[in-house]
Amino acid sequence: MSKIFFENLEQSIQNIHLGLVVDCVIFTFHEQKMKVLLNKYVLNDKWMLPGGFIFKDEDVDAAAKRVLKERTGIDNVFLRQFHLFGKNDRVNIDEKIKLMENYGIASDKLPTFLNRFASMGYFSFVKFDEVNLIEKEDDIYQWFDLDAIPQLSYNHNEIINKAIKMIRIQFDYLPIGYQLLPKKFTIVELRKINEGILGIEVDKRNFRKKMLASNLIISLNEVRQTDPYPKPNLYKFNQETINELLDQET
Amino acid sequence: MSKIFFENLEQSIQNIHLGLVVDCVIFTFHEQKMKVLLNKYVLNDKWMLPGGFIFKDEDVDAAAKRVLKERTGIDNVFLRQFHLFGKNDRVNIDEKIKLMENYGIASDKLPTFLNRFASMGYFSFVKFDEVNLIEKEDDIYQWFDLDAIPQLSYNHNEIINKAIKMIRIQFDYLPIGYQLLPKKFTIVELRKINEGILGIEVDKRNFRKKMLASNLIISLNEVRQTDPYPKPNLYKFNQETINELLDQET
DNA sequence: CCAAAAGTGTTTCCGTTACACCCATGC
DNA sequence: GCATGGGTGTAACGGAAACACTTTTGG
Repeated sequence: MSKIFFENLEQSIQNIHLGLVVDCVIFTFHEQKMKVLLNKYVLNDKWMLPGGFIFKDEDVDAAAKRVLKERTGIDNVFLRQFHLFGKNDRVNIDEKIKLMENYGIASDKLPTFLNRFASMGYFSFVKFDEVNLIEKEDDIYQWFDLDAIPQLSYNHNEIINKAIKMIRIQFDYLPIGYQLLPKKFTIVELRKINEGILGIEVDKRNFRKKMLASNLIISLNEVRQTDPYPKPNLYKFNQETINELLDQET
Repeated sequence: MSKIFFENLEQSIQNIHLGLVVDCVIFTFHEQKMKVLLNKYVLNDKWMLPGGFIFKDEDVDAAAKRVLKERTGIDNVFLRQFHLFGKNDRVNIDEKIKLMENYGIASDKLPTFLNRFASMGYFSFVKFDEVNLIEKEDDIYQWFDLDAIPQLSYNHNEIINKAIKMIRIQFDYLPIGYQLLPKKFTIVELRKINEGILGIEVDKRNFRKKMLASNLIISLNEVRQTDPYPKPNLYKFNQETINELLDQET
């Protein structure tokens, strides 16, 4: 719901699939911490999840992909449905009306548009280095630490919490580290991701042992020279194991 | 989409949430086998999943509950979202048009209705004894063995397969047996459910040991007199453990 | 007398957990 | 000289897997 959308509201609405939108909880990992991408319209005072409409002729999953690409520049992204938020909730509609009024649009103009929209929640993991946050004049983006999410618009705090819950439930089936880390990474980074998602501390010796015993990662016998002292060993993922995971899951 | 719905199509359509429907994969357990409930309109030649529209002012989850209650008579049912099927697929629309024509309705009458509807998939587990299949003149219901599902309308075979995949992924978090079995049950029944869902055979000694070690079930020290020889011991679920499971999951 | 179905124990194996010190650098 | 942060090994425990025979009724 950006400026352009509202300026052509009556026309815009002809091209969208009614009754359903997508919202994306986009995770990344940077400086040893899990982060979530949030979005703010200049005319709105609260942050919110990146989301958007579905075009009439567009697959719903494709709409989520498009939203993600529009925001991060990343194609070919890892994206999974986790929950449909389908409460018939006045609060969301009221917030929408307020936003429209901020844009100077009479709220009684388009009754169809003011019906409830259900929101399909997607989570995604992206590599921090590959992201190019694409900002427009009235539309800004920022990464927030997972443990420092502000109060968001609509029910978006609930959506993030639910995403994390669903990720934990599916944890063993998701190639999370693979999506978040660059080609070469350290075991400590992998452990920090696990800790960030699961919300617990993990014994570092046991974690290392477990990772090496699984055939998920392969040592490159190479240390990262850019680090100060103890220069950490680098690993890569075992593509075969990752592919097996991805196959199972589909 | 029953007869009454079509007879009042123009009016019916005023009251429904556009763009989204629900489809339910309802599992039960009977005679040692997992079964799925299917539905057939007399005017249609293929079986399909029970499903339905969402009313304008109705929560999406509530619509799924209502659909389930209308078909099985069961209130207060265990029901979980598992996937949104949102392909922009001509085939579904063509099947819908065909069905409308069977009801004698011109297919170009209501363009809104012929737009793509995304379908939210729910799975559910119900106790066979509590079900009262509610049939109408043009609308019949039948339980099918999980390993003998016929070819269904729309993409409904795909929906069932996905439901099973998602149940397997969440298996440890779902109180499946608890939903499917009566108050008193045998360990063999519980094992058959596991085998049915996971699609594998399970060693009966190990399974028994595991169940007794978990505090999921409690022996009633009582055998089922109605069985022939070896009269099996009866167990009940430990309500506390079940409640913990249900809490985690929400 | 034999087919059917529930019940029963032991051993092996492997993954999980708990736990404390070393080392070289940069400040 | 000390704070930082990655790396290292062992022992105890517990859950998972493999595996075969007994029992009695009903036909």
